Amino acid sequence: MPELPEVETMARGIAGLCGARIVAARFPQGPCRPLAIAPDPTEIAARLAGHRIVSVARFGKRVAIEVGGEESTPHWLVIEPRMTGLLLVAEPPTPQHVRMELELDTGKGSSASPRHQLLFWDQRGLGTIRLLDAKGLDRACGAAKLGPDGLVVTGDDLAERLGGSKRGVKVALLDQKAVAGIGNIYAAEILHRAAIDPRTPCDRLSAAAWEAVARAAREILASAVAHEGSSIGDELYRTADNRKGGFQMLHCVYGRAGTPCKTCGGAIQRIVQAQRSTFFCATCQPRPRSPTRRGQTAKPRRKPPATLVRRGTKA
DNA sequence: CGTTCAACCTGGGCGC
DNA sequence: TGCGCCCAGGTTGAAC
Repeated sequence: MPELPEVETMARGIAGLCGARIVAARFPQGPCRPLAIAPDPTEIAARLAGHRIVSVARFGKRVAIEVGGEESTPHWLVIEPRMTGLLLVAEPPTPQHVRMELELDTGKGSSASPRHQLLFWDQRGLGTIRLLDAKGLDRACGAAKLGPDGLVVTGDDLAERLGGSKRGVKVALLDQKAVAGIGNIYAAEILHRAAIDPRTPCDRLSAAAWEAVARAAREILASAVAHEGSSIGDELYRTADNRKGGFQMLHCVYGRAGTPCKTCGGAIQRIVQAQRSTFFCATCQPRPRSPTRRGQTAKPRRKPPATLVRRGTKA
């Protein structure tokens, strides 16, 4: 669920809490095993209490909540939602998966909304919560860890970081050190828009192709942010105030195996790359032409461009 | 070194 | 109805 657009939506959804004072921080130890929390819950709670939320930022798929007091050094509460984590100001889907609860005083505690809270809810418990100083923040979210953000990535960025790789381009786009924020859903959508076969080895892509990938990434991610992310199927993902995202309606390939491509009508294919599903349209995203550069005899091309009898693949 | 893979978890859906 | 298996938006560190 949470890739760049969803995490950005979460961050925007809690930005209104800037200035609020943290009255208390709780890390419920329910029947579910606790997720990774560092330092330990007791210490985080002690260090958060009484401080204010100063700012909210996103680094790739992480949210960094800056907290500080008047005379204390700033710290950042860095939250990684991973697969099922959500930042909520609304009531949680289930009480037992609430991993963190910040009780807040916004100063505007009118009778209309007497109680303010910020929750981290995580069904599978793969998410993480860390309280870091400036150095720790840089280690966790700095340039050594995360590449350029997907909303602003350029063709040159991608070519420089991935151009020499033999990995399939879809697998490579999931590498957060190459470009930050792209996950399994948006990697598929981006390559469909760029009209590139997800299995294409990175070192076969031209500068123009990287430019197309980067442009598609910026456009798809910006559109997904505008639609507040994707809520698919099990409808786990919600905005901070408990609304579904809307971008799933605009998915062209993800989760659509066997259904007609919105562009050409051909059947969307599902394959597995690096243990994860990849969706694409074999017609709109053709395999790249064999690089018949000088001195290299053209390999025996695959024969039949003739009548392609594309059978609808069943799942 | 680059790349692959199992592991971390819960829960929904499916086939038997 | 129940059981076992497979699947899922991500990341890490060990193993090739």
